[in-house]
Amino acid sequence: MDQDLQSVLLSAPLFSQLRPEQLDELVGPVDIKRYPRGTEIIRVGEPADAFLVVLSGAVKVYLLSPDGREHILHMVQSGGLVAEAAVFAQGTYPASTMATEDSTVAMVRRARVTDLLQRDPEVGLAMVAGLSRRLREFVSVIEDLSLRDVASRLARFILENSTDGRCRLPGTKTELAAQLGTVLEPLSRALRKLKERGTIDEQSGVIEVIDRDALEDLLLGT
Amino acid sequence: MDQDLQSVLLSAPLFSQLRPEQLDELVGPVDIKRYPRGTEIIRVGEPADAFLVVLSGAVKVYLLSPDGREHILHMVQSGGLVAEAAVFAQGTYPASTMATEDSTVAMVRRARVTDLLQRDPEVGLAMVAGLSRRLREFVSVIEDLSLRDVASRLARFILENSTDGRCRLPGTKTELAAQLGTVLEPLSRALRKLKERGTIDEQSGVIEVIDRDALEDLLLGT
DNA sequence: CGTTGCGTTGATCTCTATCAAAAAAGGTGG
DNA sequence: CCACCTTTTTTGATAGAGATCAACGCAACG
Repeated sequence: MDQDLQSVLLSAPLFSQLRPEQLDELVGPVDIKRYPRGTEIIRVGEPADAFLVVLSGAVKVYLLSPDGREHILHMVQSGGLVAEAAVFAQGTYPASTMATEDSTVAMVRRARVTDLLQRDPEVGLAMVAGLSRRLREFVSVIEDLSLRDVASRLARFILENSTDGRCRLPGTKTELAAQLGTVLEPLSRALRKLKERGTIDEQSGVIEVIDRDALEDLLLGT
Repeated sequence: MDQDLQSVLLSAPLFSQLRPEQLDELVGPVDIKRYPRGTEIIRVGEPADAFLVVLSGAVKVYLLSPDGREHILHMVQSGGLVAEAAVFAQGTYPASTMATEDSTVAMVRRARVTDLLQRDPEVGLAMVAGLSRRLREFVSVIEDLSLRDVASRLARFILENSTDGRCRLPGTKTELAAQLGTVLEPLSRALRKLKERGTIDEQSGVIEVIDRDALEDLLLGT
């Protein structure tokens, strides 16, 4: 079930360009840890001295408001990276991370990455490209939160996460709501509205797009 | 009034590490253009093949909703850069840019940066750090929009932009509102509330922090 | 079967956007 | 310095979106 650390890294945009010997250098002897579902892995504010590679299971990266509301920045599946960016801005983790399923996670310390970075310009280029992509995603999120209503955000989520008309929800609907910057109830209503209009269909966590154009209109129209 | 292109670049985090000959290489023969106040410089969606250096005046980087509301991502003063990140993620500009004052702007084409990046690992490291910092800022914005009310966002803005108890508003209050993900009226009320409580004082675009602790409480308490 | 977590639905309540109008604040030209 | 015009800001009233609260249905599971 666990993925191979090296192959995970190779499939990550940030490190896909690395040659085998560079990979070895990057990885070296790493910590690999198991976290049961619900365990906090990273707490916001801790010194950011390692990034995470999810080898099995799944984790969420999230922010908490003072009164306990949660905004999920990413859901990271097995094979994904966490905090690759935080590691470069010396400082602290800007968000918390929790295992949403039983997970095994490898930690790669900052020094290993920066060493590599300093020696190989190719690596730098790849990382710059990867970070820029992430930045662009965040701009979309800001656009959603500031300028679009819940239904539109949902429409965008469906459009961006569906492959030929289908899209599996990542985790519970409560989690999806937290990803869209809202809570369960409004999300539930938005889903219902789309279903009633015949725009989508949804059962047991799988969304089927019926009227793609209607979804796109939602993004443009309001 | 115009700033020197080279010295602007040197003072930008992204390029501050460059040696003189690298700078020359980066800059080469650049376009320098003038834009009167109110002119659109970049339109969202255009191919992102250059980044901007503001030599005089000021510009705003912003998103527009279908119904015309505006969210300002950055206000960039003379000496600042625009779209440094967009240039690396090959693709299109994710936001628009407009001159908020009469401005002169230099354009640096993508090829010049990537060339340099490929040749010098130091540059990569600096850029990676710069992008990570930007990423972190965006996380804060997402946190604001998703989890905090207008008064709290204002408090955070004041805290982060004040040097020893003072903070000059960048542009009009309408613009500040658009930066905080709201509009003029709610911002005006939030300001009044803080003034009435004796937390801050404000006149002619300058905010004076009277009770710093109260501002910080706003961020934590709700 | 009870429990426990999740989801739906309905009824408020709060915050904030919008609308409207008046008051300041800035410039401009005389 | 003043009258005039434009832009910005304040304030009030209203409306709308969404968060919260509460009740209930529904599964999975011990």
